[in-house]
Amino acid sequence: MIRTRFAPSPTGYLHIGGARTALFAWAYARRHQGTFILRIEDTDVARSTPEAVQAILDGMQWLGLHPDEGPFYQMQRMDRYKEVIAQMLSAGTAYHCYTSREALDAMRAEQEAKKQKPRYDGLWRPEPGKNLPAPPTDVQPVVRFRNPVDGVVAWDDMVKGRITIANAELDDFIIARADGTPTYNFCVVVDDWDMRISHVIRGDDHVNNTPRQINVLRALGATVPEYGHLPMILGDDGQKLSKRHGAVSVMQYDDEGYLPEAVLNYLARLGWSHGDEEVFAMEQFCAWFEFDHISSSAAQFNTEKLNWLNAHYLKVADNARLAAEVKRRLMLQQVAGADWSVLERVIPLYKERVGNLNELADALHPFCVTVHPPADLLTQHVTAAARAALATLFDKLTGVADWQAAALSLAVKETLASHGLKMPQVATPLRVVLLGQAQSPSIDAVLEALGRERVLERLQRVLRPT
RNA sequence: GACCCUAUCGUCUAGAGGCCUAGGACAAUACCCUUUCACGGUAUGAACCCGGGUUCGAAUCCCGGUGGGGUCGCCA
Repeated sequence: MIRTRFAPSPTGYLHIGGARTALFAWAYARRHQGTFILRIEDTDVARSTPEAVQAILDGMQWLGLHPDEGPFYQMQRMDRYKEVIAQMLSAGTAYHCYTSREALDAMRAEQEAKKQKPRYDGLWRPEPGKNLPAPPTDVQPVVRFRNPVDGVVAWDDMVKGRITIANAELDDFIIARADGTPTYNFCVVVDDWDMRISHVIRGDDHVNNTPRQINVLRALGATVPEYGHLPMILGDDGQKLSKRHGAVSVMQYDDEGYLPEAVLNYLARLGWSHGDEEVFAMEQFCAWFEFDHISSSAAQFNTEKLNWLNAHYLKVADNARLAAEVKRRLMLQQVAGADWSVLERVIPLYKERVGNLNELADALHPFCVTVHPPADLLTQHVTAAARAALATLFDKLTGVADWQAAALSLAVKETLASHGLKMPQVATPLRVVLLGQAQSPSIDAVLEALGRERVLERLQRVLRPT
């Protein structure tokens, strides 16, 4: 039974790197009819916030990455961690260390000055035949894991292959603070064990934690899961993503008019491939997804390719859904007095032309509200000649019985003929009058979509200003 | 500094020793389509980090360099 998990710490929003980690863990579970678990690692009380928890939940909801189990919260599992720590203390796989924080800091500074790898000196580590100092009364001890000193820890990483690290490189790391609260590397181990996680899928910034966690797992007599460390995602400029630099919330992609399926498709293809396949739905992705085609080096985020995918998914999206999105966005802009009824009819004209939902909303805006063409456009395009032609067109349109593109096109062409004009000489001023802008889809389609009433009303307002 | 990971067009990648004159996609450029702006179509340019090996043969395997990244907290 495959059981994967996504385990973010709620110290900020869900960003693109976390989203991809979640996506791959989710897809792997889906692929093998397994279970995808969400676990919130909130043991850093000072930095964790309920808002961040909600932001992560919102982000996953938006992407459609629904957990099969959870969310579980580490803060609610404190008793369990303390229980395991007590067991390890009595089993001798962990011990109390009375070296103070200050002494540790001093030791580290000294080692760094000598260009050595900073590490704990093992003063309080029990050894056969070793006499430990008498515990000071003024220091609350921390609990350290008694890491093996010899040999190596090795595992076959699902993405990077075999990784070997010498135990000599590993410290006796702290598993419980002086106040008794457990630390990250320890909670993860207990959780992965208790939750029977079969495949730990996470960012490769965790590679160095893995040997420690494996050692604890072994000390506990637990089964060691499979590990897969995903390479990180770099910003558009090749720099590391950080809160300060380019790491934006996945919800910001919603704000910027991206469709979740476009973001998902893009993320799936970033660092993973299936031959030449570029455009695919999540169902297809889950059917294909395996670890043997994940690249092992970092990938640079490319907004332009995301834009291309977004434009593609916009083209194939359902009109009613797009209409709802456009309405939501225009209402957010406090657009007043709008008539939303035209939306669904106009969307087919525009969804193939725009790159995102905000552009779509901007394009559809003039269809829903009374337009006031900018003076400079009127001056430039609605010349005396154009005005005369528009007047003729107005009369012809009044007589159009069947308000369809074919009949409307005919009316426009007859107008051209009677005035000796070319299409752009009438179409452009007409666009300015109807929509307040010089560009639009084919003019007959615009006339049809806008509807007789609006067309005549807008023309009349310019031709016979009151 | 130590340890770990990593290296194919600008970017994401295909590539499992001969199918490679290195393929696809985004982006770029040109042309076509056109009722404006887009969409779309066609075409073009663009890469195996360097040096040694192994082999009849290396983008692919090995070693070394260099570049990039990560980690070395009573953070996660």
